[in-house]
Amino acid sequence: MPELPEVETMARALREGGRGGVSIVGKTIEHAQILWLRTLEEPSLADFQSRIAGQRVMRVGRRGKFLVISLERDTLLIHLRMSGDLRVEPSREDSGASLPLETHDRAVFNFLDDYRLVFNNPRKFGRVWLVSAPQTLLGKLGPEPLEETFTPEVFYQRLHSHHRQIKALLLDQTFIAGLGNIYTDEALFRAKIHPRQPSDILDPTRSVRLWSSIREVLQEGISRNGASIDWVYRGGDFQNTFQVYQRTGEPCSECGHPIEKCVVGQRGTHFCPHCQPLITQK
DNA sequence: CCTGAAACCTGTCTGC
DNA sequence: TGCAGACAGGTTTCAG
Repeated sequence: MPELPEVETMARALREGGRGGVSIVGKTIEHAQILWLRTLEEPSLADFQSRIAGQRVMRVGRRGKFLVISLERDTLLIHLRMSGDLRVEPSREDSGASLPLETHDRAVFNFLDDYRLVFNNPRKFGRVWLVSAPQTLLGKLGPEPLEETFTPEVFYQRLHSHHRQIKALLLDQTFIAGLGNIYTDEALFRAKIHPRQPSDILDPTRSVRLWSSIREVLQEGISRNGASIDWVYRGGDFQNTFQVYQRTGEPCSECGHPIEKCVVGQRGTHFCPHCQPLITQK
């Protein structure tokens, strides 16, 4: 479920606490449990448990949709995929009895101070890695859209080095890191670009417009603590500003034409056919 | 290189 | 009320 703004919101909560949350920075992992074995991508369960025990959390960050938890000797990477969520909570009652876990909890990181970080993941797509060289994984990702080095020129060049449907390209994490289905649809709407637009047909004007829209949508998402949709609520309210996502049939906020839904790259895609015309020639 | 389909999973919602 | 089917904020793998 989560895209860049939601993962960023979680990273900040784990790092800084706040809004009732508890920071995990400085806490030492006593032991970890994997409740659904396939949650652990790397290393083996035995290596994972012996290596992670006793390591202190030094930093919490984000790269694309990966949560990056730097430990003393290793890096813990967490990807929430479609339905993952994280929470920090006390692991015991005052009496000392351990608190029960929830139905879809898949991994638990128990700290020495009787707090725990719990990875809840109904659809079991989420994954965890404990690695010494995170760049092996993170290095495959495309640029961070909010970093200064991600300039309109860089974006234009990258767009023109492919001939692909723009939506599919934006969802490709090796092209640009962090965009998912919601923010892609919203960014394309703001830029007035059709989701099937071939990437190398975009002229400099449209390319810059898309570059700005991507950054705007992500920044707004972060400032609203992400979006809460379906049955998953974690405090964000970006969903209240959606202009096309999940608004099929409703009037476009710009022209009143009904929002349409189609499928691009196997993903439900929402757009305004009037505001977002398909341009097939330069 | 690009596209679409299937697979990995469970829960929810819609329509008959 | 019950059940089948579609669909869901993601990614990988494979065939054409």
